[in-house]
Amino acid sequence: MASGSYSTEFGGGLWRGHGDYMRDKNDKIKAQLDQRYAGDMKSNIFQGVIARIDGHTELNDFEIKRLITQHGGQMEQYDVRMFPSEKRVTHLVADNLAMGNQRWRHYRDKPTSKFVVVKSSWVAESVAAGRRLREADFKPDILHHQGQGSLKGFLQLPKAQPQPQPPPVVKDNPPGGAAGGGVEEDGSARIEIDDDAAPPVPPPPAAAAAAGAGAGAGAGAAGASRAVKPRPSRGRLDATDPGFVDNFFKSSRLHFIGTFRNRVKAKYTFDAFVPVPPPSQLSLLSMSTARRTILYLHVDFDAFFTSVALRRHPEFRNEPVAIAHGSARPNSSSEISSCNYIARQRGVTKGSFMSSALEKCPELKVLPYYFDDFESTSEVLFEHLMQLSRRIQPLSCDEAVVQLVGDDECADVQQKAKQLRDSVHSKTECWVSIGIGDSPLIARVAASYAKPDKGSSGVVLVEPKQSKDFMATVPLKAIPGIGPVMLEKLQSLGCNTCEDVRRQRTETDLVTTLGKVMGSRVWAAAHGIDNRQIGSTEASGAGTGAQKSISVAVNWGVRLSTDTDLDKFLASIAADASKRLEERGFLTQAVTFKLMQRHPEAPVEPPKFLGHGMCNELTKRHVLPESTASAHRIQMALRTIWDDEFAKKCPIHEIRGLTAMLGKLKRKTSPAPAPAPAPAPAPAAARGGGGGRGPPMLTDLQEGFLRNTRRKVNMQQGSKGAHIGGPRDVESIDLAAEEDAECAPAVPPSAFSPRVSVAAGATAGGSGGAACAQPSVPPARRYHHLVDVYVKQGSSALRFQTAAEEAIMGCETLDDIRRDMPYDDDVWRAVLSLAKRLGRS
DNA sequence: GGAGTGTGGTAGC
DNA sequence: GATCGCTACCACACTCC
Repeated sequence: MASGSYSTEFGGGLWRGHGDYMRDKNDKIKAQLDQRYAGDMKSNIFQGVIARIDGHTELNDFEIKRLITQHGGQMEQYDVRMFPSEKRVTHLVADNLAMGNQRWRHYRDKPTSKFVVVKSSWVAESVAAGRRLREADFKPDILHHQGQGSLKGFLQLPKAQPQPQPPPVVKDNPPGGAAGGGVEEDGSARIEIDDDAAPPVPPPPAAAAAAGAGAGAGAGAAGASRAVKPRPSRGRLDATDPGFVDNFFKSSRLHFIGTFRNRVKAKYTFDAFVPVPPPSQLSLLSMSTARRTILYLHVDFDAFFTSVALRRHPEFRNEPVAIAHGSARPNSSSEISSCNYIARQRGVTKGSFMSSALEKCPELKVLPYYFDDFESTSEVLFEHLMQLSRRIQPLSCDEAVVQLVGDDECADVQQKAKQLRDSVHSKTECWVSIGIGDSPLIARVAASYAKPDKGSSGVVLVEPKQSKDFMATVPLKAIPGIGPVMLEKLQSLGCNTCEDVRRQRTETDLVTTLGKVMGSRVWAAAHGIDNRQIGSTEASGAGTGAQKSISVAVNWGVRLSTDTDLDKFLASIAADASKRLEERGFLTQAVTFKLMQRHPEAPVEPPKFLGHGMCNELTKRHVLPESTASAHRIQMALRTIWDDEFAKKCPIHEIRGLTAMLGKLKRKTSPAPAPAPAPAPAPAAARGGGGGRGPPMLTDLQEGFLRNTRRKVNMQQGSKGAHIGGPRDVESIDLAAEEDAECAPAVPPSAFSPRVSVAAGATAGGSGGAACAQPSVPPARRYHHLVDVYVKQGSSALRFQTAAEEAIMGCETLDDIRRDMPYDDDVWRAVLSLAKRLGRS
């Protein structure tokens, strides 16, 4: 066995029931904590406090435990809600919403509970103050709002106004699956148990049937006394909601993993690996360099997410546990992202649907994501690694390669690895596995042999002279870079292991089948040689240095109906992309739009709830005339690609996801001005004329007019002989705002400039094209806008009439306008009234 | 032949 | 209450000039 973490010391039925087991377990953990901090007692301000951490906390759980224990309090490890008869807990430490609605309501509505709920800042500030501060001053915000039952978390409330056109969703494969009206939710593990709650009552058949049959959200479980609220057809998951993208990324484990490496790189300064040339060049080096000992440690947490989550639920340590969104329901399409080795032994695999995992392991316990804990635990690992060497390549949130150079660093490497392992475990309660070898490849494969399910003690060292023999037995799929497709190609050559490759195939065979690079790489790997540029970061799979692209992808929950929906979604994606550019100090000059379109043979709703299902992918790149970090320019680029390339191929309701990939990155040369808090709108005159500070910004409204102009011009191109393919084709745009006489202006007309020049793109002779003023546009309903667009035409420019009045020619009602005008009703109501006033003739 | 573009594969839980 | 199928890189084929 790899470690005590996976031992069965608590098994064997020694307890009368789960409660006894938990009490015993809890005492044991408390004893461990006492022991850990015993020599470090600082005060008694928390004497009498028995605390439990629940949900998300700003202060990480290690710190809370440390502070409370060091200052005279105790930690309760088990969940008070699961054992309501236990009333020892005096304080529940929780900041945020991770607990779920019912529980917060319970804490809010039944304040007579014997424990108080406090924010984690109560712990820190009490310690700082040297006394126990008043708990009432640290009540979580959500508990202050009596009468406000709903929580504004990720799931936004539905928009108040009905959608103009319901989405053309054919429910030929509803998310509820075949279970329909008869789904029983008992029998599966539920962590969210309400304190003092009545025993769960299965929903009455009628309610359950209603929940399964329509858009109703399964609220039948709320009981007969609670009405099932009708739900808008689009539900509460709406990619056009302003907060959707933000919240989506906050909850996406793949986003967390995908962005982690850059976060770590931004946080720590690592040294580059000492270059090691391929064996063919060794003779060119001086003997001292060639003979220098270099070893690599590949360090990887075991069942990372699960191990971390189990700290908050130690009562499940000896049970099959998985991490996923949602609860353990047999018809759930939630994805299992991680599971412990007990669950793996029972057939649960990461990446599978919850329903399938529960079929294999009905007693599976499902825990939520604790992203902050994952992050803080990773930090502990990296801080430990840096004590060994600063030559570190982070691979993921739970994984890194360390290069040890020279006899000093490489001495007693196995012992150092064991100490590292023990030390990380003592700080995190999670085990790492460590592989050691003379190349990143060998270290990586060795680490996979160090995993708990391989019967290892957690550290596997491959002596350099044994590398070739070691690799002989390795299955090809264990070689980094060989995924399902490459493996299938290799199997078509009759190869499953490195030994097969060695005995049956030449390098030429592999190059022919896998391509030049992969063919050579696999052939070398099979012979124990890592032929990548080991001095580069490529060898660790971490890329070759400077960041080359930034991408923002949302391929879940995307169900759009109208052009307005699409615009809002593109705006959200572009805003996020811009934010990431700013955060990393980059500008982009190439925007690639990847669209996921429902495959013609795919059901309208895939098996995975709001997933993308089987799709066709459309990709198109748009190169901007100059580098930018502006959200509106990115949005414009996306919209241009949509209009020019995708719109004719993909109806909006068939979009299942999209990605904005930003390429041609370059560093901002001038120091960015400190991000100022959103300034109050200043008079346009003060900013007019294009002071040139910061990226140009257009309001949504201005941008919309520009886009509409493009459409109109392009529709007229046959007669006018001009075409706007993108901003580069635009000579200039004049935007004028005029007061709408029907609405009394709240700000005097002098507060805005009546005519502001908006340069778009690299214009002929233009000074960079970025001289862009931001007119102060007061609330839209008080003004209408006039736009003149000059399109480049040889050495001159054509002027196009594109004014608000023209935009609504022929429109009698708001519905007429909505058909293709992606702006708020308020705006168009004002424009319509203006048009009526002018007689539209 | 080189640059640019689109597509596909891979890795992490 | 559901559910959060991302990110960054590399390799290769193809087109265009």
